[in-house]
Amino acid sequence: MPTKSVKRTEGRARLNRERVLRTAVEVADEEGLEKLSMRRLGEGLGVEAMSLYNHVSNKEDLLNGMIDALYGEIELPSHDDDWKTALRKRSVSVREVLLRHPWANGLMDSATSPGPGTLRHHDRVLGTFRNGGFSLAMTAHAFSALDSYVYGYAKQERALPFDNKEQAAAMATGMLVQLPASDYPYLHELMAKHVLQPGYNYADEFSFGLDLVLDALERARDAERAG
Amino acid sequence: MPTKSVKRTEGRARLNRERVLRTAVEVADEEGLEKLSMRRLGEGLGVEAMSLYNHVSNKEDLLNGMIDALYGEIELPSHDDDWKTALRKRSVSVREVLLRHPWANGLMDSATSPGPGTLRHHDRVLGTFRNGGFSLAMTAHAFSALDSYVYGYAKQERALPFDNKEQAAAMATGMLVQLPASDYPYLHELMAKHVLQPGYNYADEFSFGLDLVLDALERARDAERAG
DNA sequence: ACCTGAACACCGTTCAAGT
DNA sequence: ACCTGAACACCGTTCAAGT
Repeated sequence: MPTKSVKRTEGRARLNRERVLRTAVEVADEEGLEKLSMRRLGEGLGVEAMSLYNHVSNKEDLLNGMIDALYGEIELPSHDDDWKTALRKRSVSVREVLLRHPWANGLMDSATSPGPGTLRHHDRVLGTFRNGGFSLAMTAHAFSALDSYVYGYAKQERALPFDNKEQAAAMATGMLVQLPASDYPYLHELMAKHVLQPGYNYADEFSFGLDLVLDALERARDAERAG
Repeated sequence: MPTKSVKRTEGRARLNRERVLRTAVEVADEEGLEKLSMRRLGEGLGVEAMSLYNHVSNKEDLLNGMIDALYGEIELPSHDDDWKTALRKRSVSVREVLLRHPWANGLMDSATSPGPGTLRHHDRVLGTFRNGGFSLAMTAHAFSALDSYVYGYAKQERALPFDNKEQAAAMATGMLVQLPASDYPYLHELMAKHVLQPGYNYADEFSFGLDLVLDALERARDAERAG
């Protein structure tokens, strides 16, 4: 009896949307978003650029699909944790995903229509607030405030011109020369007396702000209930 | 006695870096960043694209310069206000500037070296915290948390696929069909019972989160002092 | 149904040549 | 010193043609 043939040209899997998106993410991770052209992506898949148009309608569709695929990597808020713990974990996960795929954050600005992965993620976050005792109006406030902070932090972190502590120290020392105390006294002070001191790590600022926002949201929820 | 001639070809001012940057910002505002090519910019200045390379070293330098120019539009924190008022006003100003130049926020991610306008702005913000009684460590925390929120909010706001309330309502009604309550119950609820209700405006969420962060920073400052 | 080669209308940037 | 024309090595996308 006939079965579906698994034989493909040169053993290469047949092209499909998922494989196109996955390879696109890999190329962007390894070579940067600016190197991700339809021709380069085709090359990575052993195919001509024009074949891609059978699986994505254009480059914008490709980029939207890549973003939606990333939402699948983010840890959804767990039903087993209380709202604050659940959202803390998922916020840490958002940051990790954006560190792993540094090209993604800037792309979200222009991403037009959210895909199913994106919608599912947002739905679960909203549900976590609702089940944590937040009113509908307070949930809207809280969702906006929390995600503004989380994505904004990832953006600031990415804008830093170094990837690790050693580079940061070298960079900061170099910058200090460019930052005369006469022109920029407070930047100079912060660099010399804090950022360049042993033990400082910008990455640690994430937790401070995250707890600041989560604790403040809890207070806002309680104030509304009391009021 | 000879004076400098003011006569220019066709009365056009002589090209210089400032004029190049200003025109580039205008083109990006009016036609979008993706339309801002060296050829298009040259056209806007009545000059061939290649002439621009006498005033910017390449496109990256152009984009960095545009970002730095925008910092000049942001209202610096005033010395006459208390720290919270001063930073509230400047945060509102940041958001207004990013609404006026929607292409800028995404660009800041990749902006490599900060220009003098950027440094001056950051120095004044840091100084406002310091003079408001924040320790050096708490100033680093506060600076990171506040700007993460402000830039993150602008980013979320920009990601919304509509520009005003009417469009938002039309869009949301259309989306509601795409958001079956069975798949996305909380998104559905938020849309139907809150976002689509008369009087709701996403723009209002900015103030809530901004005050949330500023008030929380004040508490953190006071807790550190007391501790 | 899926893939391709050639073509179109663009890019950023270089370089030698003009003034 | 500043501006330009031609050229190079790229883009995203279309379309008719192949299988």
